[in-house]
Amino acid sequence: MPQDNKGESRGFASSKLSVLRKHPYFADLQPDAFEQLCRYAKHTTLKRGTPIFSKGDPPTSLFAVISGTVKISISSPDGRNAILNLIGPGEIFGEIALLDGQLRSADATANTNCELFTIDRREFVPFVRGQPTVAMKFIELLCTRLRRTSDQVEQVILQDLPGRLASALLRLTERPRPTEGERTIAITQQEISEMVGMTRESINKQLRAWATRGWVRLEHGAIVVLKPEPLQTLIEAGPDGGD
Amino acid sequence: MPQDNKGESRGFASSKLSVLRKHPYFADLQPDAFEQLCRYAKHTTLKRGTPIFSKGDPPTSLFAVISGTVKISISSPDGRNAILNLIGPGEIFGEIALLDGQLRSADATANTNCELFTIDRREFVPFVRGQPTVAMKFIELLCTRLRRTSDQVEQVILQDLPGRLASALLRLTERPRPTEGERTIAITQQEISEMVGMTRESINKQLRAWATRGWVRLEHGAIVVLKPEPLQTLIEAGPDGGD
DNA sequence: ATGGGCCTGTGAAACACTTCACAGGGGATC
DNA sequence: GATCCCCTGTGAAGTGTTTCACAGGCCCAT
Repeated sequence: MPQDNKGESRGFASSKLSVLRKHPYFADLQPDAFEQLCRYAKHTTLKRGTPIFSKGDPPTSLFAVISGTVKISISSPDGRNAILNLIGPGEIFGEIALLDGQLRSADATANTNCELFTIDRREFVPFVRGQPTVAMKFIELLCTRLRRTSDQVEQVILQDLPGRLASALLRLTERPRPTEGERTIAITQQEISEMVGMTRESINKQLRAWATRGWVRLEHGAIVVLKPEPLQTLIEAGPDGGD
Repeated sequence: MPQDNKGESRGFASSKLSVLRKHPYFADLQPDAFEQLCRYAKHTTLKRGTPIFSKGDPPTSLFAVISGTVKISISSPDGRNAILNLIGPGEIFGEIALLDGQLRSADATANTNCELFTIDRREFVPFVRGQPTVAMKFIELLCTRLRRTSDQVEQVILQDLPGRLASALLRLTERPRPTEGERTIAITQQEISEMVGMTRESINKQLRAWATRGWVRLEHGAIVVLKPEPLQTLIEAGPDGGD
């Protein structure tokens, strides 16, 4: 796991930390607990494509994303692979293996150039054990994750391609973005296909069909959701809800 | 939510509680914490098919299964439904909505006649907050759940029907059973189909194919896994691993 | 600036799974 | 112990999605 620490961990970091402070996970965390967490944090920058950890690794750190996105994925022996989650600014990842002491259950890769904070296991685990309020915060975090993941199972089982694709698009527009009202998702069709578990070609044809209706606009490496409402109703209607 | 309390909550319950005590979740819990948990528990019996809670309900209790199984499922507007989990003796369920204070995100139903312990929200939440060791225990539980659910997403995305079915069967044989070495799963083909997200007919044909090879034996309302190994290798080979 | 690699776009053929339709059987309930 | 409902079993037709094959375009890196 590459550690690109530039020795600039202290002091200047406070500006970067505001990204975290704004996020729901940390917003109502007690100030002193947050301070202590920050003191443990090491700053790291990674180039696009850099592996962060792999399935089967013993966990060493907890990560928080400052800028860029991180891809959580797994790959099957026959070359196919599935994207389980995309982690954006203000979010944390890699906490499960730390909290339960098991091995990493998926791969993490820098999906774009990105800045991370890392917190070492030897400092993180005692910190959680010692601060009940922080432990409760992580329980909340895990519950949120569990609900999201269960939703994913639900959708993959119950919905057909249009439904799954619509769900994925709406889920991706929900994450906090720089400019308000913008519904541009920076993602390739290949990546979306690996998130919903269908082929790139099928995804492309469905997106194109929606583009002609003006529901979405397709750009190079990005998708702009113009009309979320019809997509939402399509999900609620379930399979056979009229293409 | 039916409360079938027979007023036999105290005293006699200790025999029933041993079912819980044996389970990994509680085995290494501190004796006094376990004692206190037991004092909160109310005994309940439910008939097969009885709804326990529904999606959207405000949570009132945590549940632990003494005997029988409970089905966690969700249903789509068009009548299809998906089984997310089957909870057996010694396991607990319904903790997420309690821990994060959100509404129930799925339905729970008594899948067979069953005995439950229920713990009221007003006693449970302060209990977790007050006992850091219990909070850590729940963090572990949530991590386990999260890994299992992520596995499910992975399998639904990466595997085809035979792979998914094999995964489901092996997962079901792993749960603790009364007699050691027994690999009989008490489940209907309809239920399995709702767990893996394929039709009953397709499931039946695949099971039948495996039955002729001697990998499984089909009974009325049950499946006996005779040879887990070929099923396991089938999963590892991925789609096109030779039917 | 100019390759070269990733990303998008598209059609035809193949196929896995669904849908539909129906028949027999087991076990619970009255 | 008769009845009814659910569970199992199975074939034929239909279809959504994959697979394969290829073309063009954008962007990054050298």
